Formats: sequence, C-alpha cells, structure tokens
Amino acid sequence: MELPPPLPRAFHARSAIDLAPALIGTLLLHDVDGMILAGTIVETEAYLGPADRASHARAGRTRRTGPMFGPPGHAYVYRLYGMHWAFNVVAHTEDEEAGAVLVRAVLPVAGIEEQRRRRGRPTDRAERLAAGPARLCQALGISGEDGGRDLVAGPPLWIAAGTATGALLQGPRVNVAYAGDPWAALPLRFGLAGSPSLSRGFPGAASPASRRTTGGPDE
DNA sequence: TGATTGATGTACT
DNA sequence: GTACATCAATCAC
Repeated sequence: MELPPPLPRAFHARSAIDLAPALIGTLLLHDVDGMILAGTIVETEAYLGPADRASHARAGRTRRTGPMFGPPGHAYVYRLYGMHWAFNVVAHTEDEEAGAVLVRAVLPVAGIEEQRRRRGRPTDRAERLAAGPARLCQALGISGEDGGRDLVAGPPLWIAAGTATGALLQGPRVNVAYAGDPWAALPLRFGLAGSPSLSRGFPGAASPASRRTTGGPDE
C-alpha cells in the first residue's frame, strides 16, 4: 500500500470552525512499528480559544493546553476522565489565540484486525471500533506520547486527503452542558451523514448541511 | 494542601 | 434508562 502524503500546513491553518467540517472524509493514519492503522474521519467538533467556555483553552495557556496555542497542524492529546485519551488537531487563524478540532470517530480502513486487538473487543464490527473519541485513540494506538506531534510531517502520525463524499450533519457538541449558553448549543459538531461509525446520533440536526466533503467519486 | 471535575465507555437493570 | 471506574488539571481555600 502506497502511503498517502500528509495534507499541508495550509490545510490546517484556519479557524477550527472551518477545519472541523473539512476534516470529515479525510484519512487519519498512524504508523506503529511499520503497521499502518488508519481510518476515515467521520465526526469532529470545533473548540475555539479562551472565549469558548467549552474549550480547554478557556483557562488560558497551561501545560496541558499549550499545543492549542501553538502552530496549526499539530496534535493535541489529553487524558479524559482519568482513563481515556482524546485526539485533536490544532487549528486557528493568525488572529485567533488558540483552537483545536476534536476527532470523535473514524471508520477503520487499514490495520483493522490490529485495531480490534487493541480495543480488546474481538467481536466488534469494524464500523464501531473507533466510534468515539476514546475508542479511536485506543484503536489507532494514539496516546499522550503523540501529544504535540506535527501532523504535517508525515509518519508516524498524519492526516491525508480522503475519498469519502456525502452530506454533512451539523449539531451541538457532545457533553459540554457545563459551558452554558451560548457555547453548549452552538452547532460546532460535524458528521458524515449516514455513516455507521458516528459516536451517536445528531439530535437537532435533522437536515443535512448543504455541503460536500473533500475528495472524489468514492464512498 | 485539599476538593472538584470532566470534550467517555462499559456493564448492568 | 442508571452506576461507576479513575486521575491530571484546575480551582478553592
């Protein structure tokens, strides 16, 4: 398998609001000891700078959130609930202080058996192996060691153009009620309509957004 | 120095 | 539908 080249820095150098939908349909790849674990991104959420009460950047720049304030196209990986990892792509404009896109779900496309093994759920359907932010980190072998990694530099961890197309779903972000109005209700979550790999449904997003994802003629 | 809190997933009723 | 595992970062004194 020919490894697809990473998308350039310019792809990531925009507001998380813009990158989140653009990432739907692209490929997330991880080279682990020569084994490629990869999936098509089907669900993302945008987190903005300090003004966003749902964003980790709300407390300003700290040790944990440092990468969110750094150059776009890098990984921001953090521990969640003391036991899970979550993977973000740093994204913001020159004018924005910070921002990142949480990748919530991928459809596994390479190294599926290894992903199943890493999940420890040998009977799970491939479509559900990485249907959730913590699940995808476990399936693709992403952990704290990957925090700060440059996703534009190619292996071991990078993002490449994908071929998936389809309508986009848009809705409120998941589990951010603590942020209060208006942040908890803003439609900053994006998903590939009809994908079997979404982490959960899209309440309040009945009609697909009129947009296409990147790429060609394939599903 | 101590207390609270999650950008979740799994098991169970 | 509910309970709960588990801990670094952050917040309250």
